[in-house]
Amino acid sequence: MQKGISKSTLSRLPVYLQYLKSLPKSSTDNISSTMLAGTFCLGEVQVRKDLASVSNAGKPKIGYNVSSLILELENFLGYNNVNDAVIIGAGRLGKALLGFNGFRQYGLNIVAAFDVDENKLGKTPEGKSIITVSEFSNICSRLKIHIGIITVPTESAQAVCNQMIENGILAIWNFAPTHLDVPPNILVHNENMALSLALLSNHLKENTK
Amino acid sequence: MQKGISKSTLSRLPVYLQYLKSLPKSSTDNISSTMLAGTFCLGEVQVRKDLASVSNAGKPKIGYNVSSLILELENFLGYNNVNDAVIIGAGRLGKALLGFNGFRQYGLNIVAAFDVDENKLGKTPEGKSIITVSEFSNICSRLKIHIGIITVPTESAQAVCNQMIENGILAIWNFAPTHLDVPPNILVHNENMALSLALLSNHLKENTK
DNA sequence: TAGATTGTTAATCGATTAACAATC
DNA sequence: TAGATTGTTAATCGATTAACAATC
Repeated sequence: MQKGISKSTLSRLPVYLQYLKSLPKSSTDNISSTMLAGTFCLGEVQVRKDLASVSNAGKPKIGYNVSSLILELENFLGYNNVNDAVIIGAGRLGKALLGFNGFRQYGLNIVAAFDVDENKLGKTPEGKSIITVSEFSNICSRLKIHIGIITVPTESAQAVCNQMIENGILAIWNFAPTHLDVPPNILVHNENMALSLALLSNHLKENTK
Repeated sequence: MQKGISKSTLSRLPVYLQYLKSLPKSSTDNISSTMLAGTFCLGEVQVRKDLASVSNAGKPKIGYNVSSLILELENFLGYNNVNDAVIIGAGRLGKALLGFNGFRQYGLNIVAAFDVDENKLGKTPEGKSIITVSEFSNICSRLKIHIGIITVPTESAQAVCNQMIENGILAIWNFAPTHLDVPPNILVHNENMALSLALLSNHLKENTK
């Protein structure tokens, strides 16, 4: 029952996965929840409970087989079945994301970016296209794309969001610092830089006095 | 007592602030928790409780004065007292962050970026410097910088992190997809793209079948 | 005054942690 | 067998929500 997985568990799974993948092949074959908990300063029971939602191959006294656990996590997180995505907004950030080829390892394939500015159209050094937004609808429906990435300025974010939803986008990764209004079946994940900064600055305020 | 504010409350405050700032000056002078709750699909009591941690100027029947609330939020979140920061890693992402001037409005001033690669040294179009890492220690201690941004590849992230801590950095904004080991008084905020992608892909898995 | 809205106290809900039996 | 480690059930903790008195 991989249905009702809690958001907090889901947020820790990729962290475990990253760590497991970073382990040298030559090191241990197996890893215990105690070890994992130690490296992340978490409770060991919490780790076990998290892992229980993706695997039941933990063995008492031995722990979890690292390579099977990696596979199970990748499977569960969907890193194996690649999802196509598009970007609207080919500014600095949009281009950085478009050119970054590290998303592939997380099962994300950015097909192209779109922009209204004619001057920005063309190809990135990596060979990805920046296309005029008037082609957006075409390409989106033809390729059945379900993930949209928003990297436009705040003012146009909601309009771009609506356009995405009209064209079948189901999950939105929003880098614009604003709240987006969407129907309940659409997921918006806000990459909220302001929030991140608030955490940093709050920490400093309490630790530098 | 702005001490024991919960992390979940702290994460919502910047969202309120952004929204309040986006309201046209000409619109309402006052806003109620009911309205705020409506636009963010939150409980109204939750909003009131959040706001209570930064303000006690809410008036029954009237609500909160928008402009005072903005000031109180900015104050609380530290957007007024600017914090200097440095970046290590002047790759594509590092440069995008360095060149982005929108952080200023959140009280973050990125002083410079550092890199080991001689070819990357110089100035950005915006006039910010990319400096050799051997100068890092100098500049950091001279300017008393407390925020470090990590945009190096995974392999060097821990080393860079250690170097930052040695030079007085207290809060780290980590874009490298890896866990960093730090002493308990140091804050690491992971900008975890893998986690974001996991949320998107999990949503799709459950909504496209 | 009546009604909308605040702020607070108590109840609920969900996630984390503790305790422990099962087992390799 | 003894000990380390898993998985699960019960207790605790914290955050959200409900109920309600205070007040402009």
